Amino acid sequence: MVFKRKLDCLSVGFDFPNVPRAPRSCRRKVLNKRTDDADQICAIDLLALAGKLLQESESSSASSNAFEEIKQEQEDKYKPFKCESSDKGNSVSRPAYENTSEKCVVNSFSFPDNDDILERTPMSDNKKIHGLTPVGCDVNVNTGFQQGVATGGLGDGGLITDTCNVEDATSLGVQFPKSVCVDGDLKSPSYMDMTPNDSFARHGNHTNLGRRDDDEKLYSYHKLSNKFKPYRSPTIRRIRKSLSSKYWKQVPKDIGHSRADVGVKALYRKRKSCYGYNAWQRETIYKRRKSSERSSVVTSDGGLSSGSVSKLPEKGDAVKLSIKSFRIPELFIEVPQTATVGSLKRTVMEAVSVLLSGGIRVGVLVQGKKVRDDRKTLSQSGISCEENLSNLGFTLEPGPSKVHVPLCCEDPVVPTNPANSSERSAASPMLESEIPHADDVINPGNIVDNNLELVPYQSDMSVDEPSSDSRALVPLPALALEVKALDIAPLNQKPKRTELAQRRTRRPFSVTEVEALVHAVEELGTGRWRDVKLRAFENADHRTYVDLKDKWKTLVHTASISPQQRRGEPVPQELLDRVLRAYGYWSQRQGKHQARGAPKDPDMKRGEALGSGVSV
DNA sequence: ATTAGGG
DNA sequence: CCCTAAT
Repeated sequence: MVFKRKLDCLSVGFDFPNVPRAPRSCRRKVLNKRTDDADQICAIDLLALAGKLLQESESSSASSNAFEEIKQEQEDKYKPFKCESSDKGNSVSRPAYENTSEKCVVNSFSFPDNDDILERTPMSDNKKIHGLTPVGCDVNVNTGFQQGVATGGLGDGGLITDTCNVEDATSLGVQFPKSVCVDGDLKSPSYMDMTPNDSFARHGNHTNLGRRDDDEKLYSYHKLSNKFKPYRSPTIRRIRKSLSSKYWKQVPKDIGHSRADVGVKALYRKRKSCYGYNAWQRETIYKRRKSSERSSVVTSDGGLSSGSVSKLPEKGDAVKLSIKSFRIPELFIEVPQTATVGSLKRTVMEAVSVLLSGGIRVGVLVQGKKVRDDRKTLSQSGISCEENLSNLGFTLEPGPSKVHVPLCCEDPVVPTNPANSSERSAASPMLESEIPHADDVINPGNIVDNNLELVPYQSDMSVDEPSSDSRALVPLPALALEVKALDIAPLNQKPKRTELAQRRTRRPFSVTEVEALVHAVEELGTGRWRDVKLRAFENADHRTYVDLKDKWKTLVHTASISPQQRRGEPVPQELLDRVLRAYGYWSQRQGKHQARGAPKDPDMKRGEALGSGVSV
């Protein structure tokens, strides 16, 4: 309708080609503020939360809210973080990458089992540096280097060598800023006090609370983290990247040639600010490459190994157990032989962060079997003080944990605003069809993405209807939301481990978007994607002009095939018709252009059809 | 950085 | 969507 109207109004000497191009200066530079730090922080948050939970469990203070505490800690923890980079196992110092590299495989991180580590890292010190709360402790990387060696075929032999000797062969001593915090005041930091009907349930509650109440603070927290650019660690990007199955395959080769980054580079080359999370990720990879930094980390995808558990003195009905270690998916780490221990630490930290930020969840194994029903009580699951807890295992698995979601919902508005979702479905049923993509909807956490994706356009629809102004198609405010939201979406939902850093998440064009695209092309033609982007998708950062071009390409194709052969959410025939018309028009025009002004092509009454472009 | 096309 | 080549 809107379009019809437009079409009708400019039958008069419409001179398509003369649509002024937006000045280059208008190019929108989207500064993606996400940083590795943010990511790291996210991971840290998780760890912190885990620590808190443990802590809480231990103290049996059912009333305290671990999440609450954590969130507070986080509010200022990074101020100090920024200061002096003590060698306290922080990831602040910049690594000095050089030529040769070492590959290490980290398979498990174990929580401190005694005060040893705590001693090495004075609480006060830790607190000061990391602004952490009372709980300061390091995660001792009890790397499963044995495994690393086993997988050593990957590397060029440089596995763990030098660097690994720096400290104990069994412990790389990677210290997390304060990630997992086992209360130092407690004797047994890693205790986990679980009461059959309570513990797990409680955790669940925390989770929910976090989601509901902490979004905002966490959000600001994330923003805060942006201040730490100086400590940006491109490694994470690469790590993420490497997580992708596709590139993972390349790892062996790359590593072998000490050029792991090359393959990565090309991939992200020119995508800077356009894809939110993925964008910063890639951008950094790129930059990193340029700075010839050379450490890289890769994780094998699978690797959910169970951690070891041991039974602890029980008291009453409670089940006590200590988790000595969590195996994590293999992490292949490559650092220059000349790299400093500090850089190695950092690299590992980054690797872990990536892993965690991608979303992790804890799995419980009893007798080697996974207990999937979270509602089961421990006893029902065969976990009790009577049982030999050696049968109990925990796994860290890729994928968003319930806890993870809230941690990453930086944007307190979009993702959590129920109004949006309801508004959406009510306002534009059409959009419902775009929710589906299994690719994107991986779990409940996806609500965020869906909303993000839909909300904006939904509103744009409403705005669009009343006005024929093409600009209305993409209302800034609405898209602003989207952009913002999208920026974080990946974190919440792309739990697919391997896919994590791989391709950008698939984001099928909504009908609304298609509409906007078609409209823009009608006006601008098919050779000015940048302009199309600027005009109709300027605020849709996840749509690059290349995307638009590609979409157009597929649209043309779609329009030329039978409806039966089309897939995905159906595009209104009306739009497809316009696509063909515009396509025909512009194609022809291209040829005749040289010859003379506006051509007359039989395909469309160009005068009217494409005329919509006159507007603006 | 864009555009055009192939994959 | 990705990647390359050519602008």
